[in-house]
Amino acid sequence: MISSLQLAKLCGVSQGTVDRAMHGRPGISEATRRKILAMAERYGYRPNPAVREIMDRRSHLVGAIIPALNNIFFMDMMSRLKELLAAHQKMLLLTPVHDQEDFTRTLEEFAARKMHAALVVPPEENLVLPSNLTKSLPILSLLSKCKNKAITTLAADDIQAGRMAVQYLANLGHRRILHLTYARKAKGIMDRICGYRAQMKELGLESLVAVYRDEKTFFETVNRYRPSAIFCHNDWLAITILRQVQHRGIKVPEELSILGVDHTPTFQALYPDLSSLEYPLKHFTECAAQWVITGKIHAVSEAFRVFEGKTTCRQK
Amino acid sequence: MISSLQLAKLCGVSQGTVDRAMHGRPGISEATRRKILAMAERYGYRPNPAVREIMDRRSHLVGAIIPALNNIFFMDMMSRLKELLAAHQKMLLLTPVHDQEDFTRTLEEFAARKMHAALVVPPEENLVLPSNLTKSLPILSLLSKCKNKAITTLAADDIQAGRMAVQYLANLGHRRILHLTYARKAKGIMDRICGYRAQMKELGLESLVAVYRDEKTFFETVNRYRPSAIFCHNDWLAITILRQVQHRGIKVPEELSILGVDHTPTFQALYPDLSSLEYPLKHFTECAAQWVITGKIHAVSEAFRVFEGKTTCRQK
DNA sequence: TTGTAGGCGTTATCAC
DNA sequence: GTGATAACGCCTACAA
Repeated sequence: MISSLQLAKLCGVSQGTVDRAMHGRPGISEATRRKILAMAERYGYRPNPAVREIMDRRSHLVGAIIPALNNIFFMDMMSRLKELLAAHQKMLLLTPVHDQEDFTRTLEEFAARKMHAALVVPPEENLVLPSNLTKSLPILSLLSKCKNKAITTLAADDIQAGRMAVQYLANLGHRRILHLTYARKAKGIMDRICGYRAQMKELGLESLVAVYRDEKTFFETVNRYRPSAIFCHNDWLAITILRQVQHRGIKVPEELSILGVDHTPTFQALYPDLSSLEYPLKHFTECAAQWVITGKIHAVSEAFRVFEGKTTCRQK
Repeated sequence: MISSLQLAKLCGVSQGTVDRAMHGRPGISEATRRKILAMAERYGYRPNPAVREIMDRRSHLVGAIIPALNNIFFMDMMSRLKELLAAHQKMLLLTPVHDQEDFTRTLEEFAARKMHAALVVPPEENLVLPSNLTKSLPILSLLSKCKNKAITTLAADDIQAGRMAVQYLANLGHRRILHLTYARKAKGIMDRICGYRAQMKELGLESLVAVYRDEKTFFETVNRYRPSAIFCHNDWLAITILRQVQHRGIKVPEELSILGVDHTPTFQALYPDLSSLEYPLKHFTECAAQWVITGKIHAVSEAFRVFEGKTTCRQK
């Protein structure tokens, strides 16, 4: 692609005039503008945004870092967010990272490029990032917290989610409700456990929390606890155990109810019948977009919603 | 973040010297280098790659465009590819697109930014892109073809995949093998149908191809054709119908064998037991990386491989 | 060993 | 209405 100077020469005008034409600025005659736009079209000229961004000392790119694996939820989220940011002339670009070193290196590259902001899913909880990074690049941490004070965290109200799951299952008559979750100490995980425990206690029920490791261990847990319902940390986990449970001939939901969390587009498509707590993705992405644009989050928290699929039912 | 000029002033040297220090170039004393590097560390200085790229007239960013929905396969692919490209100092950045307009706009932005290359999953087959684009930006189309001559297509040998699926199922004793696929006329889809038909014919079996629309239509097809095995275009489709089939009490694989295609990391994790033709992802991504770096593809085509899960078995 | 000058593509500003 | 110039941050080439 040619440069503005080349185009100017081709049109027999100056760079300044080309600029006026390309950006619809005043101070140019209609005839000249049309001529320049026609030539631009012909040679496929478009100003390189990267140059503009150097002068502004700030890029219009927003970088996002998501896990290389197990990223269905985040992709659904980013797809929405991308549209919101596009409305503000910000381009969202994603990169999947494999480990913590990769994570930090990528973030440093984002900072060096003077990206407008970065949205990150930290590979582990309470990550500590070099203070250089947090100084030069606004970072929003999704779902997990970072040690650095300067890094804002965005998460839905997961305590509420835990409570809501219990309340929903209890209303269906369940008493032995197992919460199946992950070993990672991420904020979202801990909060849901917390909410689950609090609500179980309020209802006078016994808390049963288990970490999913493998099929064998899982069924040992099931045989020990004999739950009538399992509240899974997310849909990914719910789908995993749903398969295993059905494979053993256990009837879902008649013998065992299963409830997940997320219900984002991909999970809906993958398993439309799965009962799930719908993540407030709309509100969540709006908050994220707002943060990118204004630097602030006015988190009027919006709640999860129960999606009644066919993997939960009234306990007889 | 400060600029090289600011850092130079802080160190009491010139920009040129800062440059020598930052890039480990000769012509600088060890003492000066250490001093500059220390200050750079302290102020978090790193040269902005975007500036360098303007001078080179070519960015080190490689843009990738993938569908906003149903992108599990592509995410798995891109995660691998990212690592391969990182080894060549190229940064892969993804963006999910929602429709064709979004697709074209994004590609134009990539071109304007003088990206090194673009890897795209076209939203539809035989797309026609403005010739400006194809002139200024090397584009590699994944799985689907574009009308433009200048756009290279990268795809695995899907005809071979179709044949292999049939052969595998026939070896298990299946005679009534249904091929379930999509309505889209993408190359990958058409080629697998083609391979399926060819191999069925060779074995003297009757071809049964059906497009998946909804659950109801699907079971009408099953009842009409009475297949003992279903070869699904991909794992996504296989998982969808697996759920529906089991829900109706049909035993898999005893009464009905199901075979998918892809077997990428996410599908493996989501459904480890699913029998599938493993997509030659390693080879595929190596080809893509090679194209990005050299502009050429030496496609020593590597084949799909059968993964024998628990959703296929010998037909009694 | 170090400093200086020029240029990359774009835009803002001022002069004509 | 249009052209010239400076500036953004960096790097190469050359001068000291």
